[in-house]
Amino acid sequence: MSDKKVIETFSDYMNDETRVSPAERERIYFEVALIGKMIEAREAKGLSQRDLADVSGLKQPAIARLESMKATPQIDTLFKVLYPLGYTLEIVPLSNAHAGT
Amino acid sequence: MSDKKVIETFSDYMNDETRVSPAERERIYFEVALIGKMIEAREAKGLSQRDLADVSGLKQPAIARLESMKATPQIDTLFKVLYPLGYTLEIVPLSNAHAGT
DNA sequence: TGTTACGATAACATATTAGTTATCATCTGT
DNA sequence: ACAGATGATAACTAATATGTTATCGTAACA
Repeated sequence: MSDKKVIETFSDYMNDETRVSPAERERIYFEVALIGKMIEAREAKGLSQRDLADVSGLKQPAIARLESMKATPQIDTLFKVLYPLGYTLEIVPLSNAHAGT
Repeated sequence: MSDKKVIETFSDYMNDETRVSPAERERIYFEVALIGKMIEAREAKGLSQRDLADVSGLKQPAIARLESMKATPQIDTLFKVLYPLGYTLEIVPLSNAHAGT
């Protein structure tokens, strides 16, 4: 029907600035790393989503939404979850770590 | 009228867990540092709030609310502002840096 | 004085997150 | 087969962030 590209890699998609702005891309990389550490830390502590909900003051559906990246959380929500898992956030200068090769 | 404490330091307030939970305290310290760097970086680049609004895709009132801590922003909002200022966020283990002496 | 740029803020509309309750499918272990 | 725990998700409400437009006071300056 057309020569439109149908299949592409995740990297191709992420680096296409017509669809993902640099700031957005930076946030997505951050969030993927964040969620990874969150899930890993929660499981390492042997906590269920309900357990984490209890200690963080959130609800289990909120934890599930977070872990499946169904929402872009607010800062305070993030800290409520990160703190009992032993993490916090830091502001650092951009280092172009995701610039690719 | 009563012997209720009326005057106290900011530290006393922040360390009173009946009013500020550890997670909340961690977030507040983070946000104070964050806003400080944001404002400093914006001014170092000679940008007005309107300028930053333009390059970040936000509106000037949103920038003003951010800088005066009148709202707890969402992660994507944060990245929209931080990126053009040359900053990003990192997830790091808690280090009890604010534990006080 | 008049002008301009600036940050703060009010007022309202819109969008999105989080709370709440409930349910579902799946897995594990009995 | 059954029971219990788990994660995902639907549906709805409440809370809050952001957009939008406008205005205000102040500072800098001609």
